[in-house]
Order: sequence, then C-alpha cells, then structure tokens
Amino acid sequence: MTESASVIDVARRAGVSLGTVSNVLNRPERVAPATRERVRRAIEELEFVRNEAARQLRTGRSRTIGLIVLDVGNPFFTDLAAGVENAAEEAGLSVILCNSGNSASREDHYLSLLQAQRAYGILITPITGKNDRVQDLRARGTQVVLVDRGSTKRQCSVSVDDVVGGELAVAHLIAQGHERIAFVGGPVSINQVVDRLVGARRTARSAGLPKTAIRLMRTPGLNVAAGRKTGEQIAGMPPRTRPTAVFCANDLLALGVLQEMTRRNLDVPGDLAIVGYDDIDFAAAAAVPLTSVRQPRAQLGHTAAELLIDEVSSPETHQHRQVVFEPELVVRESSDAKLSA
Amino acid sequence: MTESASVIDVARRAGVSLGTVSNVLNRPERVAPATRERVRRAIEELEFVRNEAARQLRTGRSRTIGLIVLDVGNPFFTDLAAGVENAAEEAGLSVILCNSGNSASREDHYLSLLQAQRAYGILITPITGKNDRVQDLRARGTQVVLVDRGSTKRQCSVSVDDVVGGELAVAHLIAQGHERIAFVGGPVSINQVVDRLVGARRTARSAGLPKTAIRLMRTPGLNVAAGRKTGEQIAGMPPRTRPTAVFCANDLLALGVLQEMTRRNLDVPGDLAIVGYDDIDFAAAAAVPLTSVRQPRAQLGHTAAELLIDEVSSPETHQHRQVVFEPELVVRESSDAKLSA
DNA sequence: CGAAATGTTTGATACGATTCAAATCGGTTC
DNA sequence: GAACCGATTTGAATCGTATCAAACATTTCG
Repeated sequence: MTESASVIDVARRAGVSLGTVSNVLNRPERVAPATRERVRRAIEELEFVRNEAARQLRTGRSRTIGLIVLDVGNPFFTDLAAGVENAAEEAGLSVILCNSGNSASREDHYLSLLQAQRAYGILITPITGKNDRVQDLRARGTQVVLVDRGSTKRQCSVSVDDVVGGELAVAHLIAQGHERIAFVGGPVSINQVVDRLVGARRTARSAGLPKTAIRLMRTPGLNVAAGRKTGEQIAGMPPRTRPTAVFCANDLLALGVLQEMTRRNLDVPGDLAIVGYDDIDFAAAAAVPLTSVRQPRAQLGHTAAELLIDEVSSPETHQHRQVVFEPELVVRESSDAKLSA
Repeated sequence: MTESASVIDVARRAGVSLGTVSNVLNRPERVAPATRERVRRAIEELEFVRNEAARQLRTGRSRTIGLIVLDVGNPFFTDLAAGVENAAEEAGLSVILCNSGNSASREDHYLSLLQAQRAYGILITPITGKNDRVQDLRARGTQVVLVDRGSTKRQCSVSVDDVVGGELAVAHLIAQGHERIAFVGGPVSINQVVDRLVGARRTARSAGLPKTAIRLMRTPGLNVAAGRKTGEQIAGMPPRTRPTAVFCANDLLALGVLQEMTRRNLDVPGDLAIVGYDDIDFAAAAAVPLTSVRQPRAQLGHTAAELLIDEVSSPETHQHRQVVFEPELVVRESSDAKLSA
C-alpha cells in the first residue's frame, strides 16, 4: 500500500515551492509555462491526487451537492437526479443522492450528515411543510433549494403546478363521462398529494358535480404495493357504487391498481378508467398503457441545481426565484375507451 | 450567517480542553460523567456540528462508501443500492451513489472523484473486464469490491451466476417447445450479457438444438428504447424465420420488446414468447406479465457492503471471498401459453 | 504516610491543501 | 546605475479534528 503523494512531494520533485504547485492546480495562468509543465509532469509521475478533505477544510465548503429525495425506487426521482447530475457536472461539482424514503427521521439524518460534510448546498424534496430544520441550515450558511415543491419568496424552489395537474386529470375523466371518481393517494402529509387532490376537487365542483363525486382513498405510501391494496378494495365494492375511474397520485400507485384489475379480469378502462401522475417510462409499457400527467422531470432537476449553484457562487447578485413548470396530460388507453378499442 | 462552532469553542464554553471534547465525541467512556454532561450541554447550546472534512483529513479516510452502478434508471440497481445503504447505515457509514451510465469515461471520472475524496471504499459494477484502474486503486489503499460480477481469489466480489441464469431461461423456453430463440442484449463488452448468452447457448447445444438455434441480436444498450428497436426488427421478419421466443439480457429490454409487440398487435406469448432478466417490480406489472430470472438484488448489495466493511475495518483477519448467488426463474404469462390462456 | 495504581484531563502536533503578503527575478526607463 | 515595474515564486499561517504522551488527580495498599 503506497502512501499517496502530497503537494509537498510534488513540489520537491518539480523543484518548486508548494505554493507554486497549488497555483498550477488552481490558477494555472499565473504560472510560467515552463514551470507549469514541470509541475504537471511531477504530478503525473507521482500519480498525485488531490485530497478533497484538506482542500475542503481550507476553503470551508465541499464540492458536493446533496440531493434528498422521497423515494429512489420511483423512476420519477431517478430521472430528476439525472437532471441534477448534468447541471452539477457542468459546474465541476458532484452529487450525493440520499433517500429519505418518506421518513422524517431519515430526512433528518441526511440533513445532519450533509451539514457535517459542509455540503456545497442541498436540494430537497421535503416530506412535510414544516421545515424548521431547513431554515436553520440556511441561517447557518448552507443553501437549500426546494425541489418539486413551491416556497415563499425568501427561498428558491422549483416545482410543477400540482393543482393544475389534478385539474387536467379530472377534467379529462369528466370529459370521458365519469361521475364517480376516486382519488388514490397518501399520506396526506405530502404536499404534492394534497395539491393534486385540491385540483381534482376544484374541477369536479366547477363542472357541477356533487361534493361526493371525488372520493378520497388514502394509501400509506406511494408505491406499487399500496396501489394493489387499493385495487383490491375497489374491486371489492359493489359495481353500483364502485367508482368508474381513479386518479392516482403517482404512476406507481396507478400501476398497482391496474395490476390488481388485470388479475381479477376487470376491464381497464371499461370497468375502471385509470389516470396516473409523473408519466414515468414504465407508464407507457404497462398492461394497459397508462394515461398520466407528465412532469418535466430532468428539467426540474437541472433547473434546481442551476438555481442552487447561482445562489452559492454569486450570493451578492442572487435573486430568489420560484420556478413553476406546467404539467401536461398524456392520454393513453387506460382512460380512453376509443383508444383501447 | 453564523459561523459554525468548532471543538475549541465548545471546549471554552464547557471550561475544558479541546482534547476532552474530542474524547467525549469519540470515546465517551473515558471521560468522567460530570464532565461529559457539561461538554454535551455546551455542544447543544452552540449547536456544534462536527466538521467531517477535518475529521477525515486527520484520520486519513472518509466515512462514505462509493457505489458505482451501470444505470440508476434501472430499478435493479436502485434495489441493489438500497441493500448497500442498509448495510452502510448499520455501520454508521453513508453512501454516495454514482451513475456510470455504461460510459468508461464517466466510470473513470467517478473513480477519480472517489479517490480524491479518499472514500472509505468502493463498490463497483465495472463496465469491462479490464480493470487496471481498480487494481491501481487497491494498490494505493482504497479497497474495492466488485458487485454483480465475479473475480479472482485476490479480491472480494459478489455476483449472481449469470451462466446459470441463461441456462434457466433457455431451458424453460425449450421445454415450452421453442426451437428458434433470439438472445437480445448488448453491448457484448458487458460481462453479464456475455455470460447469460453463454448459458443460453450451452443449454441449447446440450438439448441437441443446432448452433443456429440461438440467434444473437445485439443492442447498443440495456434500456427500454433499445428493446423497442429490436422489437421492430423482429416484427419485420417473415413469420417463417422469425424467432418464436426471445431471451432478453434484462427486463428493460424485455419490456421494450413487449411494448413493440403489443403496439403491432402481435400476441405474446403466442407469436413471440419473452423472457427477461432481473425480475424488477415492473416486470410483473407489464402488459403481459413478464417471465424473468430473479436475482437477490438487495441482498447482493447488502453482502457486498458487508464484505467491504470487513475488508477495511479488519485488514489483518480479512479473507477475500467470492460470493455467488443462484438466480431463480419466475414464470409468468409472457412465456407460458397455459398461464396466458 | 508515601508509593503505586488507576482514572481524567491536557495541550502540542499532525493531517494536506489554499492563501496572501512578501521576496525574487528580468527587463525598462530615466 | 538606480529606481521601478510587472510577472513569478516563495513559505508561513491557517482551516478543525484526532491522537498520544505527559501531567494531574484520586484512590488503594503496604
């Protein structure tokens, strides 16, 4: 096990001072070409690799962005992460991907970890609305941008208008003639879930449907398993009162519901129309291709990272921005009798 | 922006020396209870958070494991990552997830990054067989465990027997009466792809089928889009020579092929039987539930992390191990006429 | 009562890169 | 030839924590 070389070793080898080596590394234009070359050669020969920890200790800030998401198992978030990574790479930064798994304690754990690492900055899809912890971090100098979630003017955020998303989904279902619609999602502590529900209800009301038109079916999580369970419940209802359509808070739920319908030989969209949310790649590949509300996933991540980088790198000129993208409805067979015929 | 407190500030506040604070942090049993309490209170009051960079600089090694995977968009790898994270958390370590995206330059980039960070250790699903870079890292003291890939006795690795997986898949298809089978996968630089193909061919031969029974259809990647393209090709062949079954190197490809078949109203498994690999959660939820070769994904990751931790934490007693799991065939409708009836 | 043993606390030092004021160098100008 | 200038190079100081030998305190025991 060879000990790795330090700037001092490099300096010695190249016959210069360690300050010069550092200059070659950080401000090469300041060093005379001949010297620069000599140092570069020494670096190669010794296979010198910068010690990030030392660099970070001195500069006070790391070059790694922390990204905390609700569920890495959900392709929505991996696509988002890909966008973040792109933007980060452009700026010479790296990304550490943390999975809160929708648990407050894990979220907290990762925030502490990132704080201890003196992260460059943090991108987070927070679990709840209360984010004292986040405010605390910002007060102590770690910048935070909210992702997939709006915010007040005092902070940057990037989100998609979930209320509009809910409206699009339900307006489509109503146009297809549905009057008994279930909203499947939860826990209701998650903002995205609530907003989509709000949009759904609002649209139902303004279409003149009774308050009971949108029935809330809570789930403990936003995954395939929870969707399957809800599917069971729905299938168990008497056809007379059973909803004729469901709008799911995300695609994983929708796929779960769909899977259960297929298993029981119920027809989609005949017996039950299904609309999902996120339009992950698997939505189009499902048993019955899934109608879904599309969000610009990668762009969301890319923009969030850009805002963060701007905030950190030019704090004096930085203006907090709240970017809100518009969602888009993608209609497929799961909700359209004509398409599925 | 409050500057964050250091051990010195804490020491001053608690009226002790900085050495004592450090002891409270790292070997609390060595400090008298009363003092310990006093220091703890000071830490709370000042909201002291350890500076990982300094700690790491001093100890020479970080507390973060690097995990480099081929494709975070593939649920197989996120499940694997979950297993790694579990094991890491048990040991008080954290994980940085890196996506090589099957590009050698990105793989290299991340290896450099992890080397600069003096990572605790590295778990990697390498792109090619040649891993000079990995050997170099190990020689310089950064331990590496190969994941989803076997190795020689001189290094730890955790893998699933891909040859057996290929055998299982093709034996099943042959049992179903298929004699013209396509193997869909690529690039062939990826070991897993080759091994699965080897298993497939071996089984065909020992079943007495001609060499041409298994036809290789190369793809540029292992994703849904590549699968769709291959699906087009297959659909374009005259029914007389068209394969009656495909064995895909992973589920994403299989889903792509399936999607294309569905789009063209070809029947699965009637016109084409499909077998995938990995048994990701979406496989069961596909248009036609997918037969697939299951791998113990989370366990793979968990075991790999454990091996790494053992190697780093007890180098003197550590024995290199090559753990090989057995894959398992999960038969569903996409390859079984009876089930799909 | 003093020596030895045990339990706590101290504080100087090192880790490796960055920074910046000061030194050095080579060439111009007057 | 002295003064000056810009371009390079130098090297001491610094970031915050862990470590460890030494100092100090307290208890035990002969």
